[in-house]
Amino acid sequence: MSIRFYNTLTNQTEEFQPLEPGVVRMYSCGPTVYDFAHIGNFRSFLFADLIRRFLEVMGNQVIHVMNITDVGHMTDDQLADGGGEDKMQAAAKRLKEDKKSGKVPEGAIANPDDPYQVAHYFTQAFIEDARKLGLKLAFEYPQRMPHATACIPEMQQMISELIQKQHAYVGGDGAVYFSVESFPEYGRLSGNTLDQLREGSGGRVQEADQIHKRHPADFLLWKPDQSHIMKWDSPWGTGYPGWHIECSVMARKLLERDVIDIHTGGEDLIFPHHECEIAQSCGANEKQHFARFWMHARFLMVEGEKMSKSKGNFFTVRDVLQGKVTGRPVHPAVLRFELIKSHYRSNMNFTEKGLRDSAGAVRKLNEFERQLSSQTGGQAAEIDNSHPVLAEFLGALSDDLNIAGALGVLFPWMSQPHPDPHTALAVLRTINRILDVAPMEHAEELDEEVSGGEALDIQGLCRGIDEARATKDWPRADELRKQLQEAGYEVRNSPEGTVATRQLA
RNA sequence: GGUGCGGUAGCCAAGUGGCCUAAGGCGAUGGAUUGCAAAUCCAUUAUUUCGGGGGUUCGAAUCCCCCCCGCACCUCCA
Repeated sequence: MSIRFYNTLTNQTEEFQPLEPGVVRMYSCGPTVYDFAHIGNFRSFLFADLIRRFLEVMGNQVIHVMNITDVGHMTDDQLADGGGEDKMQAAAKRLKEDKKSGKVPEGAIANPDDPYQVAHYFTQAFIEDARKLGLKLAFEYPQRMPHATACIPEMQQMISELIQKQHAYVGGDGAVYFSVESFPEYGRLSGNTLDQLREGSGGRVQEADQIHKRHPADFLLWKPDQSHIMKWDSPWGTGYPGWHIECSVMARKLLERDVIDIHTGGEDLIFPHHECEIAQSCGANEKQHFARFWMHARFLMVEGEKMSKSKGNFFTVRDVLQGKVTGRPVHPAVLRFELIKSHYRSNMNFTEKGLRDSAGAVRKLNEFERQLSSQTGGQAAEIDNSHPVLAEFLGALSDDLNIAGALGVLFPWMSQPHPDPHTALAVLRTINRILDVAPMEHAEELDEEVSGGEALDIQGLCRGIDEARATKDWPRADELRKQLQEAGYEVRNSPEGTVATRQLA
């Protein structure tokens, strides 16, 4: 079964094969840690997770690396003068306000003016969110998730290489710039070739910011700046690294190769970020390619609109899990499913209805798993990927991660009779290694968290319903059921009596 | 203006030349079940139709041309 992925570099779907058979080296652009991650961020991260899990089930070892951007970049970093406000400082300001208003728990962060503490605070929050949502990589933190600030020497090393190889120069302002004219391939990924960039620049590029650069598209590698909140010594003065260099460096350092198999990110990173990464890596490593496959997730919309703080449709992961969308807590598996269930190359529309639909799907999958587990005592048969259901499921995913096609195999199969539950369980478990919702790999500790501190006596109420029904006291039974439902439980009858389970969303 | 992706039922969405009188999910409707519900199961739910118009072909949602519409990037953004 051949795997085909859409490659942004060539604008077509191509057969995927890792350079080293059986080992996939993959890099994903990770979060900036100036704030909590939002669901759009996670759509992109979970897309990478889906690729990884799929490739693993297909028999590959996947070495997956994702950076944590904790360098305090400027809001207008692209400008030659590095103008704007430092993002880490902006975060500090917010944190101080949140601390006053009690939004930040006591002791979570001692000194918001220390950018490293700000970064640490939001890094911890990110890892926590990521683990809840089943991002496999988050369980490999920190080995596979390097901090940019821990790789400054390697960045300086690569900048030196680029200067040496005539791909970079020190501008009139003392900053180091990459010379895009030294790299004829610049523009290949995004289609934004140099002449087109010039045409499209309109009035946006300000002359004053350009005088130190040889070409308007030349981008910053190192900015000497004594006043910057995070700064390091370098041969080009004390300052901070440019926005793009960290990814080139960390990919090379942690994947231990000049050429990697897959690089992922959100579609907005195609230009300029990934274009610049390619220029840096290929320039420094003197190789034809940086990543052989570039894969990009399209943006997530919320109720049909682009998510933005000003529109009030901006949701962090914790907002959603805590019930800001649905009015009640949402199980992480539901959010995970919602964010992976649509194709990565189409705009996904995040809606309240979609979230509820996902809750139904996740509940169905989990009940199916429980039923098979109890029938088999948890003993799954030995099977391989040639099982017809798996073959069809994986076949769909092999076609550029056609998740909808794959789910179109899974759901009808679930409702068929399963004369051999041991085999069925094995199939489901294999599928779940990719989906990770039925149950989530790390669900037990999460469930405990959810059910902790419960005020209602769930068991007691269920028994009460059974007793009332036994004496045909219908008003009483209905009243108790209503209590449970209002507390966020689904109530249903079973041969063993009334059962209440927490609503998933 | 440049570059790229997309437009399939009430909604989400698969299908890229004949097995399509178009998968799957949600919803809806009818039925079984239930004290009533929920869950579950069964049935029905695009029948000159796949954004619009031309064309190629024995045959097109699928290929070609033109047009319309949406989204994204070209400036910080996953």
